[in-house]
Amino acid sequence: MVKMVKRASRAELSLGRGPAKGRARRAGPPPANNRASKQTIRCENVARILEAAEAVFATKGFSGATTAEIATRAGIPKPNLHYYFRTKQALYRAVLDDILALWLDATASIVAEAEPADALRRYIEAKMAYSRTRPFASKVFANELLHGAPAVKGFLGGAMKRLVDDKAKVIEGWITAGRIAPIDPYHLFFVLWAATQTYADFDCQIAAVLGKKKLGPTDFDRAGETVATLILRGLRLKV
Amino acid sequence: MVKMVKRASRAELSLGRGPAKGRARRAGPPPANNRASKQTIRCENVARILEAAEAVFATKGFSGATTAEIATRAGIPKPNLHYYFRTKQALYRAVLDDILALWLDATASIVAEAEPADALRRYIEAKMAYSRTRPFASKVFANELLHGAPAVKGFLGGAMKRLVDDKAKVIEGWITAGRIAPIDPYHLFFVLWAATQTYADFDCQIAAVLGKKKLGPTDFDRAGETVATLILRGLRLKV
DNA sequence: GACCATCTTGACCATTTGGTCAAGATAGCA
DNA sequence: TGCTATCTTGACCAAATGGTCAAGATGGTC
Repeated sequence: MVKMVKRASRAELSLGRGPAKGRARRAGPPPANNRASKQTIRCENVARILEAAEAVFATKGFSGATTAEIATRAGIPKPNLHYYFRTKQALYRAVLDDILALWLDATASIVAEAEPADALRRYIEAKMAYSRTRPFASKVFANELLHGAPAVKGFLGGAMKRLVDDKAKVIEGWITAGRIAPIDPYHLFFVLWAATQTYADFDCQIAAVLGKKKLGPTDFDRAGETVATLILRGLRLKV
Repeated sequence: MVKMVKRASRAELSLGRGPAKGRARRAGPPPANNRASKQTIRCENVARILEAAEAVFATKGFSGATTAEIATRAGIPKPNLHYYFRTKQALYRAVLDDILALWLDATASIVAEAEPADALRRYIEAKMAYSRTRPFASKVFANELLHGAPAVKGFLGGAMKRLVDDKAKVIEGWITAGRIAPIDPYHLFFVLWAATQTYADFDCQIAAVLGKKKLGPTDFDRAGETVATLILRGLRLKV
């Protein structure tokens, strides 16, 4: 329920010119040898392309990214990239699909039974870890939103809205039970997202203001600590 | 000291092919008639182009924006745009210069003598107002940061860093004086920026999650109230 | 080994787009 | 009324880029 699109089906959607039609890629025993089987080739190439694409889309934006650069970064010729992903748009969608799944996962800790302080702290940690370890993913998503979310509007108003509605109810429950101070649950989430993702999306600004070349693990630790402190105190919880 | 570049000098930097060299545009008496003088023409056209460019850069990004679209939106032919701004890059820089000035202004309320709660609340209001009234500006800036700030890296590590160093000292003073609870002043600012700008930069996400078509004034009010509440409580201040 | 589906790649093309040019229009001034 | 500097614009160009093609290579299977 959390994973939007499974890897296999995502790849399926973006298949190239002559991919296995029908019920190819059966679940049967994998080829005995561990050398490049057809299946492995496709998997590896798709993965390599997606990784390269995420990086290039993150740093250049959709329009600024060129399929040539993505192909080079993936270590393959451009026509080969277009074999796996017919169009730049399709490749972009595939990259986004990966990211959306990630995005939803982080809320796992927000459940009614949890201790609010623990749950929120864990959520902040998770989002902050995501900013540290997957900055490109965060940037691609940010870029998409910045330009009006043409490709993920449906997701935002659908799966994401439902998830947040859900989690907002949990927060409201905590408020009603007097476990945290009153706050608008939706805007609480918006602030949490903003405060954590800013360290991925706008890292260069933060680094520059801190007088560093790049953000290091200690910066992220300190950031997470600060955000958690502000939020927990902001909800009148023991820090 | 707050305004980075004054309008006049900014225009100067981006002059087109054959603009008044030397000490043109003297401060002397303006042309008697209030009809289109040469000076007025330039001013109006530059302003119209900058406005159009801000909107297009905001919605399309730098690479996605075309000078043709900007020109159309400004109501002039493309070569005319290139007469005032030699290159797309120069136009982009001019748009950014405008934005950077705006950016710095908002911190005015953060001064040692102020009441922390008032000062912070006012700062949040100011940033939130900026998100509501100048969403395009915020988005252009966000986009620039997202892509590594190629055009404003100098500003970030220079004027902005100095300003924040300054304001961080004010915050530290408040902490030392026991007027607010301890917090990392830099990260406090990062959270404040993120929490307020998110309403401009990622408005479509917030609107979608709230189940609205667009964010209205009441949404911004509620957002500002929530952010202020969280932050003030987070610093153990009376809300 | 032969046949097929999948994968690879150099060469190529149509479109988009930033930017130019040169001729003409317009304001300001003596 | 000329004369100059500034402004305007249709036509045009070179480069970049998304995407295609067709021929060849490679793994899988009988």
